[in-house]
Amino acid sequence: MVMVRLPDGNEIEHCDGVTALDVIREIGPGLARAAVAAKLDGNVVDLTATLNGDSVNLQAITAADPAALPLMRHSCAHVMAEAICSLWPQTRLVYGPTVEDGFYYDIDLDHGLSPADFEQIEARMTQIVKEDRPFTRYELSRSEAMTRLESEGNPYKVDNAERAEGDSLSFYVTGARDSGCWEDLCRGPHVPSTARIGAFKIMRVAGAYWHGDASKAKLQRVYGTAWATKKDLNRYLHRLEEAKKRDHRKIGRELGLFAFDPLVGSGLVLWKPRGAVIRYTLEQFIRGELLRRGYQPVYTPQIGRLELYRKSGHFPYYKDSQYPPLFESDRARELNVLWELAWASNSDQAVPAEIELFDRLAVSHEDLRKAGYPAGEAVDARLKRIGSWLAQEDGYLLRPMNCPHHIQIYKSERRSYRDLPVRLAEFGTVYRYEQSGEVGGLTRVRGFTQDDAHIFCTPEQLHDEIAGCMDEARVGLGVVGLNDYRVRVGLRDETSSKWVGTAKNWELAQVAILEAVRASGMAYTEEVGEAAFYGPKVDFIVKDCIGREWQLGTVQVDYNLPERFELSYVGDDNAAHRPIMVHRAPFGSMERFIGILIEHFAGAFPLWLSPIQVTVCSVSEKSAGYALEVYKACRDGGLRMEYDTSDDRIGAKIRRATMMKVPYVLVIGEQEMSAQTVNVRTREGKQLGSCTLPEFLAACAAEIATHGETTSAEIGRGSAPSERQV
RNA sequence: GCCGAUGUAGCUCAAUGGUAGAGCACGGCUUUCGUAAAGCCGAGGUUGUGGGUUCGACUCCCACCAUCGGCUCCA
Repeated sequence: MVMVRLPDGNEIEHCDGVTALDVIREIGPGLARAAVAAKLDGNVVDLTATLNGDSVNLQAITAADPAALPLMRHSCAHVMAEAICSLWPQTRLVYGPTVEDGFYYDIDLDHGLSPADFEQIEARMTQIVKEDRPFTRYELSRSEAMTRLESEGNPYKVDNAERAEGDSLSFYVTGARDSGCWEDLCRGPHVPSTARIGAFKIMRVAGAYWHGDASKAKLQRVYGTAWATKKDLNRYLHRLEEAKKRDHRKIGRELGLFAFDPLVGSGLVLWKPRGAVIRYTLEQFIRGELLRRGYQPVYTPQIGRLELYRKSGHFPYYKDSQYPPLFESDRARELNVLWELAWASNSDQAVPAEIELFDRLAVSHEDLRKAGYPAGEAVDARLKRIGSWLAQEDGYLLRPMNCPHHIQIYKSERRSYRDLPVRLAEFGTVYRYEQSGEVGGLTRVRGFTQDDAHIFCTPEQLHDEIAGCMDEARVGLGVVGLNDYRVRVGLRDETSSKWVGTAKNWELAQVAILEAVRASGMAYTEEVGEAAFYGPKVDFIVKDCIGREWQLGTVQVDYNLPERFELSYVGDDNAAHRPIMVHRAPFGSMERFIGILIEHFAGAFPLWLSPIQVTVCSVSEKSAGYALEVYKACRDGGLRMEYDTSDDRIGAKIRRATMMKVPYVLVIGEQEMSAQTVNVRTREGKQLGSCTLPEFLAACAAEIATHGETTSAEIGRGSAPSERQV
């Protein structure tokens, strides 16, 4: 016997082997009709699951339950897969999970699916749903299941089965068992029948790799969404439409903030005046913070010798995402290829391609011929030799990051422990040749400016420095009200070979960063494998309007570059010590940060950041002169102004300014002219009434100085519209 | 880089292989108006670029460029 405990506290005794549905039916036939699954001791299971053991907590899950949605979506994925298989029988299924707001199914199919096929697939799905076929679960022992899957010749499913845990594997038939209906290896659970699937829609098809590995098979990933009701689906689709309206690419064009031009290059931002002023204002804000926190501004070039980046390890480690180096001569270019070949060989013996290239070079270059190639020497020796030939004609790299330059500034003088921490800050523009499929908007670009700084400190200072950087990011994000972010601590994956430096230093860095993050009191997640290649990091991650996550601010601890560049300071013991570096950029890049900011505000920037802060609109020709006076006075007062004295009606002028998201419109008519006031209207459509120009300027100044903590409510505290004489 | 889609006036979108069109924006004129769109007229295009098929291509085919959605990558 099993004692079944219900959510209301009631207990019912049942025979072993009773199903969840049996119990629910006993509670009430209405509930049984509404139920799509059950929760047994917190685990979601099929309604047909049997109850065993001494006692169990049971809860019915109805379609209205939030837990029902993923379940139903997964069932919908099965129906979609069946539909695709029936239309293209050669389809081989791979993997079909539930994701946020929907599901997808990876398939291997020679016919490339396109949106034109969606209608057909959806029609077939609708038919399957209408057939009201039960999802029937059955289990096979692992060996039986494997034998069967192998005989079906679908390597993906065999792989899935191999990865599944447990002694037996479950299958789901969309229909009665042995009915010949479509079935799939699946852990479940599912809704009771296809008729319980609500409103669905196939959204898109995209490429994907098996196991996410670019060297593996290319698959097609078909995305769908499913909701309990048609109304919910429509609400979701509407939500997507609304999100699109906030898209920074759209708003950026509409408000004239920035542009891209194929002639300039993909992923290279042209900041137009109205966008540039946002960036300029943010940079001014950051500069103030930097000085207050003891940073020293520096300027360094946007280009550097290739040798610099060989030393830092960035070249050729990140070669594929760098713009190609600039070489003065073909010889230098070829010698660099030779260097890369030797580097890649990483062996004590030159590889044939290496020797072949050298021999070819030696034909036309006597000095090389004389010197000969040290083919039998260790790779470091060969690299050094090639480096010596390259020294006089080294190539240059458009800088992919700022740290090497800042390191060289650190190295330009002898440092004492009394000087530390040294904090060097620069809005450093860097160039990275991002993969073509990745470039888009302001969030992923090929040239961008980091609000970068590098801190060189002693081990004793490290904790406080990291904590200070965390605080900078917190304050920076807070000042623009960007509080919906998550904090990720990226740690090293010890099984990967992608890291430089010693295990000991990694351990020190990871401990330091975790201690500082814990001390900050911020919630965070630890993610193994998300470290930078030279050290662990803390990232501040936000989502854009269509749900994609972007890393903004970052704090990275680095023991490795100081080693590579042999950095030192003189300690109080008069001996040389190695400083530790902290890389930090609280906003990440100005481009990405502003992109996210545009979406965060939907283009309606707070007054201090607004490209145009106030537009002066004349009611008619009679007040145009006074409107211009007001405009000039405001501009003299430091506000970013526009005026509109065109012969349109006042409504049209207000509409234009409002659509450009200008925070305040000053309506200037004959009344204002005679009273020497301004009439204030917000972009939200509120009429704040009239006040004098000095009053308005003072209110704006206060709103700007406090970054919006005092608001428009302070402005126009003269007569309210209702009290005004008209 | 990979898979798929898209590319027509500044913007948003039309146009069976048969003379490229609309709204908004823009320019001119009329109008001088009180809180989200006054009226009339006008200009605006080698249909992303380059090839091909065809008597004829915005339309069909190929390549490249760019954009969009994913995958992979992200110092």
